[in-house]
Amino acid sequence: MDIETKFTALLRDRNLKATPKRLELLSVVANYNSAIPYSEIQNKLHHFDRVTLYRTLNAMLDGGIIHKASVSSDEVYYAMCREYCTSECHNHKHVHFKCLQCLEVSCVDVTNPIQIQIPNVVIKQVEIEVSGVCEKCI
Amino acid sequence: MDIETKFTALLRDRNLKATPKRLELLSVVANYNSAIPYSEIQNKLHHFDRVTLYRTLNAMLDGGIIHKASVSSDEVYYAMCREYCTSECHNHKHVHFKCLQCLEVSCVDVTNPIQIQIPNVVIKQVEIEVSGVCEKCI
DNA sequence: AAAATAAACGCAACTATGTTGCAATTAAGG
DNA sequence: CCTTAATTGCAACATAGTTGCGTTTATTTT
Repeated sequence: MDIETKFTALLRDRNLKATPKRLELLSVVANYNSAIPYSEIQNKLHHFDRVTLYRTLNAMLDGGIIHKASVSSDEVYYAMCREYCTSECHNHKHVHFKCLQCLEVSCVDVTNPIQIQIPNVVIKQVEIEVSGVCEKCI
Repeated sequence: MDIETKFTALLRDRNLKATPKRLELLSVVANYNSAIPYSEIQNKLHHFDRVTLYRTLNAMLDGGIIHKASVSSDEVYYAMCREYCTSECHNHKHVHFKCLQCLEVSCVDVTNPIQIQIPNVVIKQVEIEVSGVCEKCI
């Protein structure tokens, strides 16, 4: 099964039409080596109407196909979901790491599972944003 | 030492002039029972010029007097820094918890220190954003 | 206590993203 | 191929981010 067919299946599974724009957006996000900044998506898809990009991204987020990977309220980054996510539940088991030097953001699996406990509180979701210097920039 | 004197000292320590506006902003942030949403700051300080609020907030963030406490790219929340922070290093040992019901955001100390390790990477900062249901809303 | 100075402030202006409505277009199923 | 419901583009509006500049003010110096 080629990549385009895979994206089409992914979309149809979420009751989203597999339009050329959506397939194009997905290939842009998926082919980026790390989490892709919003501005970079815009660059690559400058022929998209601004609102279309906005709505397409929202549809993908809603469908649990991509997720946001922002670190400390900077520009928003996007990445493909690896696990099966839904609108309500983006349950990633990874952390987001941003290199302060090259500004690259990536999804990193953590070996030791992080256990966070807060008394008298029901925890639904935990997002961990790590920043520092990546291997290439040390 | 009363609170206003304390804020004045806090500002001067960072080479920031202790102006009425800055003291007012600090008292608004400090008197809020949890992390205060940006919109709430605006409400309470509607007599501030928009740019002044923007610049004042930035100065406080820069000086390590307040910090952002956003959870998942929603509205930005602000809270007083408890530790001694600087522009480069906001080293909080707490996590940010957002109740999905009442939308209140608070800084929570975690008893068990979170140890995150990523191979071949220098970690400078870790932000943990937790969302769920708070005690009052259960 | 008054003057000097460097910072803070308000205003105008511009940029960018978020968001909605509506008409035109198009994907998907029969 | 035709129907229909979803998607797209355009226009329009809202709000936050950001900069420059002239005026005001907090703090220092005389």
